Amino acid sequence: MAKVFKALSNPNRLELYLQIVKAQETSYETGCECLISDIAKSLKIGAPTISHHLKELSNAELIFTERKGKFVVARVNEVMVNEAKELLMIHQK
Amino acid sequence: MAKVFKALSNPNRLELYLQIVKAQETSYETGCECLISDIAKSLKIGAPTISHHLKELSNAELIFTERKGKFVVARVNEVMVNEAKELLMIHQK
DNA sequence: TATATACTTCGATACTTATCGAATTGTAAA
DNA sequence: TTTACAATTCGATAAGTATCGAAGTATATA
Repeated sequence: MAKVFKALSNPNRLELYLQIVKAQETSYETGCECLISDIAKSLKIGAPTISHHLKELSNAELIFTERKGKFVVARVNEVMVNEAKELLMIHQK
Repeated sequence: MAKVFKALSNPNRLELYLQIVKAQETSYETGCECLISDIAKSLKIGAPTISHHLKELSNAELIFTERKGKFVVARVNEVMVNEAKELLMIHQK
């Protein structure tokens, strides 16, 4: 589980993850997909680094990626996110 | 917020954090404090490393530490933990 | 005051990682 | 088939980090 937190521990990678979440949420309404290339434009890092970060998120099983023609689409692995959330639960009293 | 996740991204440090949480929870019942030296015994790393990890957790404001005589006691900063949890919320449809 | 215990600081080392530019691969469209 | 775009791989580099042993500090107690 440390691996999941590590995947979120870099500011740019966290931002990337959050944008994927956001894009996925709006896609529920708009029906369009979460394209990495769109997200990449709003981050101030190069394509190779994006690719590297995607692999890290993927590796931590926080997201799944899939090639759709020329593009790559990502979606969040909600099971894993929930596990991380559970770990942060504090069962006091 | 990436800093918080980074603090939890090392296995030993995550374990340390979880033990602090656990010790704090049981202290609600037993009334005793969360002593670092007790926790340290169950981790397979040296005292200098524990000290380093504590500082990281402290630095990320995930915990507060306080010296009680010869010992150090720690308690969780629930506000920060909740903020991290919030960030992991997925507000789907 | 001397000793023991809990913890921290320091310095070193081995390892990991974020990032880039250049080159490469995959895919669609002209 | 050539071109253009999206993405990945590679190699390099600079920076960060986990860990340790040794030495130092703080505190309680004999």
